[in-house]
Amino acid sequence: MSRVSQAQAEENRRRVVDTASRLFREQGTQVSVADLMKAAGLTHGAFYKQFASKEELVDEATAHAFAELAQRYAVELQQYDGQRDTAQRALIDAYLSVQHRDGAADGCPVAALAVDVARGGEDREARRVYTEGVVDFAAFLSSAGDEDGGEGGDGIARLCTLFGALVLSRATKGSPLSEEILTAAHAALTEAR
Amino acid sequence: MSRVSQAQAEENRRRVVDTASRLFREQGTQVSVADLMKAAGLTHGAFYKQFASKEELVDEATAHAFAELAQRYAVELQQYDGQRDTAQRALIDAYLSVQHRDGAADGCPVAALAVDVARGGEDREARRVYTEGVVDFAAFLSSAGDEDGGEGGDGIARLCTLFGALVLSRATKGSPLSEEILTAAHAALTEAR
DNA sequence: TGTACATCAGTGAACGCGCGTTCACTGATGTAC
DNA sequence: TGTACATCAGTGAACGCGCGTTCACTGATGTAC
Repeated sequence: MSRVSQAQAEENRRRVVDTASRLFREQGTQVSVADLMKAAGLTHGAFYKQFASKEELVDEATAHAFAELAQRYAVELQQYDGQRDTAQRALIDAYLSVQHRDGAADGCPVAALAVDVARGGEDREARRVYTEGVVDFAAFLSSAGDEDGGEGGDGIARLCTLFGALVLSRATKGSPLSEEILTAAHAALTEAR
Repeated sequence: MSRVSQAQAEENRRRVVDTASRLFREQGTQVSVADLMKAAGLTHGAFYKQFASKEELVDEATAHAFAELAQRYAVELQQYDGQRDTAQRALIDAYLSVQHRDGAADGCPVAALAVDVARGGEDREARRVYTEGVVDFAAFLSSAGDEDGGEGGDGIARLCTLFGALVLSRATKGSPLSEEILTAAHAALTEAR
């Protein structure tokens, strides 16, 4: 192919980040550069024309996944036109679905990247972005009426249940317990509010 | 060293499994055979005299970690002499402590191995053992008075919160949020029962 | 109980392989005139 | 607008390295007499 237009090159770069954000969520950040580039329709050699290192891509792909997530519940909120409770209910339904359990690639980065972020260094950009994403998500889930969500502890606890259920149901997939986890957490989160 | 007594060989094998169960919980199952054997005080070559493959050790170390966990809350229950609520309270305190967050090697295998189990095949022995461990743990956490714990959904939901909080606080370690997660989940699990 | 020998747990060098990364090369793109 | 040339995104072979695994070797252990 040799040289390619600037516009094409930028689009290729975006595609690599997007592909990485999906593949990392699905299989973890140890997906190889070669596999990644192949999935994006390029060869591995081109990688270092766009990124200084794999670490840089991991950070960028993490940020990309969180930007997508933030946009998703902005849309969700708008769709329900400020009806926080209804929007939360809709998100919980989708979050604890079998489709979300089986579709990590398009799913929540908080759940998909938790362990990779935990194993990466504390000074990594990915962790900063991750932590910020957790704060925002917890604020969205809190019962307090407004955006910054009062003391927020309640939103955090709800996020723990939501997140924990999804990760556990993925780890136990193949056993009936996997589905039981989703329904048990759903019941706990939607009853008695 | 060359040949070693049968008793010594058996002890060495046990030590490798024990070391692996701690290292895998701390750093994940991608810890190398060489590092593992070095940590157990042996050289990598000896590994294949005791195990058919690394996979076999992963399965065995997972089972070992869960056996330890099961024994721990058997002791806990006995210590509180059947006072289920008190025993649960003590476990929740310890589970959501900073020491547990920072000491994954000696900590809960449900939290430490979730992602490695999820990424391993569904037909792996490690997943069977893991799923069984989750069932037992949920039963212990359920509010219903007795061992098999009624319908158990309540114990499962509580486990999701407990587990989710620990994993999230590990992923956000370094930010104040990490501690906030532990206290928020603790409050949610101990209030209003 | 003492001697002769087979066994086999542990050693350390070596294997093929896939990883992240580098590099000489290509040739269409972008620019200078 | 057309021509000449420098640029640089993408290619694919190659790099050093660490991985899981194998193997020839060692020598104390366990066994047979």
